[in-house]
Amino acid sequence: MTGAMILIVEDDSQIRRFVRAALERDGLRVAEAQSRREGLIEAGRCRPELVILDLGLPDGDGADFVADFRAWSSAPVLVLSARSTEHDKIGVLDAGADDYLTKPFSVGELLARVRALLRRGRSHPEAEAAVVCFGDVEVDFSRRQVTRSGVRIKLTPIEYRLLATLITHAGKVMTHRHLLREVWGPVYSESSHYLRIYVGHLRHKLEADPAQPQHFLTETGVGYRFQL
Amino acid sequence: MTGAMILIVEDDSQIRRFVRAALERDGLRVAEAQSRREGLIEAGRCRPELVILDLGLPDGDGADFVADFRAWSSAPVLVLSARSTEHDKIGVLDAGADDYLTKPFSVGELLARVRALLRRGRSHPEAEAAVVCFGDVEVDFSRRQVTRSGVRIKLTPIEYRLLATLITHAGKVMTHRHLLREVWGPVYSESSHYLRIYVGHLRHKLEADPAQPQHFLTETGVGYRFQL
DNA sequence: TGCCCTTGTAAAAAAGGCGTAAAGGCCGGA
DNA sequence: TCCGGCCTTTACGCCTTTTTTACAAGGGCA
Repeated sequence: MTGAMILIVEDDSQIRRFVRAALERDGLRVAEAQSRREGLIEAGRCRPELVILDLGLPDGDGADFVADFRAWSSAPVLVLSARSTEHDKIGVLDAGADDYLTKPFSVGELLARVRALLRRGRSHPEAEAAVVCFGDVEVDFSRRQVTRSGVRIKLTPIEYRLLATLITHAGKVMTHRHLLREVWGPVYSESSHYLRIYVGHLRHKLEADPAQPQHFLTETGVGYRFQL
Repeated sequence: MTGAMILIVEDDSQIRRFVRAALERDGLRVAEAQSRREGLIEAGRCRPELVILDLGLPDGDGADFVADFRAWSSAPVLVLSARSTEHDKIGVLDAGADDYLTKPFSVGELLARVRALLRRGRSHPEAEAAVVCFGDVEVDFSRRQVTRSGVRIKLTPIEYRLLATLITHAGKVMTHRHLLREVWGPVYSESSHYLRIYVGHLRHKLEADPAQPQHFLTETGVGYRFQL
């Protein structure tokens, strides 16, 4: 069996070579593109199962790429950002990218994230079932019920909505803005202190050690990520 | 023996054909509908044992379909959602859907879930029994009679309808809206103080300690849940 | 080291939902 | 016509949830 197809959209040829080598060592197939424009065309041709997207492309911003790509594919997008493009990072994530890595990064970490994203994309069963389990917690969406080692846990409406939103995007980085829009509505996009409080509530109710969360992870400066 | 009847409610004819083919290969009988409205009519005609429901129908949202369908059938509902309808997914599950799948999905996974839901539906004949017991209470639906440790309890028409509605959805949270629609009719969807009063009546007549209910549970800000 | 920014926690004030009691109105039966 | 049961409406105190406010802890950077 041949590995999954990965598309690298990156203008720096040195990084392209280096990432390609790492991916191919892992048995993955690789396609390359040097610009946003070329990336979209190439994506249409090779139908990648994952895209690695560099910010700071010569011809336009990454958020547009993700939006255009998402129009026809749900494959995960992993964003590479340099210091200078940190600001755009959040825009790309809001547009639908799944994860990010800040340059410089280690090959090991890149491969780990690629594998995680591919795993999630391949078989959704655990993320898409009406009952989701993590740690000693069980969430039954069809009954709107949460239990922890068999004991019912009471969640307020906002806590439950936040949990549901995080779980349906499990493994993916969700920006403050995105979470606020989904849970509180578009008006509250800037009140990110609400998130700190309510993520805190979820950690206290559902994490084994709220001070060292295993599932509700903080992505400093960006948002939160739920890990199964 | 001929297979179970499955109803597909989906506006994309390509997906309908594709799903129908897969189900028929599995020996199941299939009916189709292209809209929410048509789906409800067709469901009344063919009495499906399972419904496959697409979100993003042209005429209205899936939660309403599920609520209307649940008014007379307890057959499982499997929801198909596109990326763009992720947010509604939670609402549909809360309304009483049983499982969901995000597009694009694989045929294998769809069939697996359909089989699982059918299996579960078959083995639950007690949910349809004419007599339901909880605590020291016995409800006989065939005679429309309620007794508590052998003593007959008189219920008014509204109390009885509310009790019946809660029991047929035992374990699931029912929203204020949903309960009001089923018991009082669509016009009263917003008058949730009726519920507080009548749930209070049921608690006084049927709970051991009405102040600390074991069966008629409040889900603050959402609705009520009946627990066997 | 000291400053600044982000995050986590605690505890208040404000808002809103919930449970109960009681009164008024409607309708059918005596 | 009167009575009694049932539904609707109103009122009010209590409790949960949400929002606001305040402050301590940690990490990066000059």
